[in-house]
Amino acid sequence: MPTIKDVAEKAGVTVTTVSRVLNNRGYISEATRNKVYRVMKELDYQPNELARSLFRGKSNLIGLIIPTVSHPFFGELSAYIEGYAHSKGYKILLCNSQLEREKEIEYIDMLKRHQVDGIIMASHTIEVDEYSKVNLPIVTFDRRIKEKIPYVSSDNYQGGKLATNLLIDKGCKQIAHICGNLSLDLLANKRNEAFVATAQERGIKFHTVQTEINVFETKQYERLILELFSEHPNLDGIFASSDLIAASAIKICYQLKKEIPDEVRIVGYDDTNIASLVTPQITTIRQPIEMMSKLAMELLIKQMNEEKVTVENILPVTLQERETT
Amino acid sequence: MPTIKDVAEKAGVTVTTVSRVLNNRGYISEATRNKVYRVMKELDYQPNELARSLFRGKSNLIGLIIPTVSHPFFGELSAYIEGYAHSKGYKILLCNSQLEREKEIEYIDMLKRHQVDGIIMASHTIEVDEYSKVNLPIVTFDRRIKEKIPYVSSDNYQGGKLATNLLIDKGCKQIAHICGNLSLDLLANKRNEAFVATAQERGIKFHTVQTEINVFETKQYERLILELFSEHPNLDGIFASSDLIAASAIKICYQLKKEIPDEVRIVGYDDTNIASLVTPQITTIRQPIEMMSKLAMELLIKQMNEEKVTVENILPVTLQERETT
DNA sequence: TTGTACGCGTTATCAA
DNA sequence: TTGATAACGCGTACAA
Repeated sequence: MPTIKDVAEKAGVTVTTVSRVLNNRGYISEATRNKVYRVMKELDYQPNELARSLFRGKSNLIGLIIPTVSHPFFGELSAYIEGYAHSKGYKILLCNSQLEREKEIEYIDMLKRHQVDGIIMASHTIEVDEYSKVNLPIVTFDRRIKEKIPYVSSDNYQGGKLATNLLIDKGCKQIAHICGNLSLDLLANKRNEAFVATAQERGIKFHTVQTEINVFETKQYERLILELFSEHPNLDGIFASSDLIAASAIKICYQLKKEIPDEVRIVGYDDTNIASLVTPQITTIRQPIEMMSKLAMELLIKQMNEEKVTVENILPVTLQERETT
Repeated sequence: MPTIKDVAEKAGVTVTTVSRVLNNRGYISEATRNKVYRVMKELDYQPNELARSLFRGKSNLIGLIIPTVSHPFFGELSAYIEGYAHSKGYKILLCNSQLEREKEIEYIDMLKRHQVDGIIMASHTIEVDEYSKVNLPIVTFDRRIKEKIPYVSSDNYQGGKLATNLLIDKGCKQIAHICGNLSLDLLANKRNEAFVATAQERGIKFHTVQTEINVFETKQYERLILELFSEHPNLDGIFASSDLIAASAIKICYQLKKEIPDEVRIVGYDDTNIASLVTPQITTIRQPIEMMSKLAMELLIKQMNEEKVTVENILPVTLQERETT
């Protein structure tokens, strides 16, 4: 790879001059400017961003920590985030934590060593204390860390309420919420609060089932749902806290020959692409993933520019009624 | 962020000494070693990888260019690749090309500027010539560029053959292949070659439908499949070149009240997570995504170490029979 | 066992 | 309008 020095020599000028035409700074005669440009083309010169970043104290790198990009929600989130980042001149370092505490910590350290300008954190197994060590702009998804760290989320309580009310309105008498592990300190837990409150308020029998920390094993979902039905054969409504879980529920109902939506109604969450793709199409609570991604990037960039940011950023959810209710 | 200089001063030694304990080079007394370690902890010192990379001429960064991480196949691929990269000390710069030519080129330049040690290329809209400009280790997914660039793929011809034969064996009389755009120079096109050859050989009526370049629009799939059935109402077998397309086919059959697998049989491709998640579960051709990811990383690392690599790396596919046939 | 000095590729300051 | 030089943070000869 040619360096600025090679360009300078070949063009018969000094590196200063080359740097000037590169960055459009100061006065340069048209003649030398053209000569330098020509040599840059000839050599296919690309400025070394490592050296630039080192000098400037800014890398234009952003770390993205998620459980895994193979989960539809995080895959879609990552795609949007990368897109917005790219349009703002930032690059994404991808980190799949698998929801393992050690990995999250290790990744954070790695990102700091690589001088990222900020971190988007959407995996939350580490303790709140760990965040104080990160002296970097952070934006969090779905978790409130402390007063200062801005977080992006959607209205989880409202989502839980919409889902639960819909099931009851449709005539369900005994409902269950299958959600992530409640020991993780996530705003998503508000879905279950809403579920419980709504069911109690309306006098409907209800159950909550938590998945294990490790999110992505669909086999696990299937086992849990199978157990749920064997314990509660009259269950007629399921609020699944992701479209993936909802799809698993559909599968089990099919196995148990329970008609959807006649015998069992199901509401999913997220409205990822699969929700409207599977058969029957999943009634779900839509999170505005694209808006959330955009907002996260904006909040991060504002912090990098030392502008003020609002800490709480909760976007509205909407009910997407389809075929499972 | 504290630098090596800060550590040196606080520990009462020079930067050389700190660098030595950091990299375990040369002789150091236990006393100073411990002192330096202690100061590093106190200051929460993290070595600046930008500076290290600049000095070493090696960034430990790898660029990953895919159409979009929100597509299940590429999401799973990315997750595996990032995992293997991480275990080998490499970090992934994520690039979603959206299958746009300009973006691919732009991303390649960006990656070069950032001094990545190699590129994994799984998005293929650019011309073969463009690759000669990339003087970097590359591994390609599913495309043969020229003699020298190693590529990872699975046995597409065999996959097409397995799928087509299965449909015919099960009794289909008129079949269609819905595949990606054949104008892209991909090894995946061999699936269609196999489809055509097998159908002709066995004397079965067949059709090929290509999607538009822009891969991910499931609405597009649905429209195409709807058109397909309206033109060929007696169609009773579909070979879908991804599980996503297969899911769309299921959806349309459901709309048209065609029973699966009695009236229409469907075979998907990839065996991504959704294949066994949806209802009915998709019979599909399994690509060994995990092995392919691992192999790609290994091939890349070998190139970086200037070891010899085999150019053609084709892994076997397997038929996963499920409920759509 | 530890320190001095230089270079990695770039940009900004100051001089010419 | 252009050039020489220091600095960004780090690692390694070479010297002490």
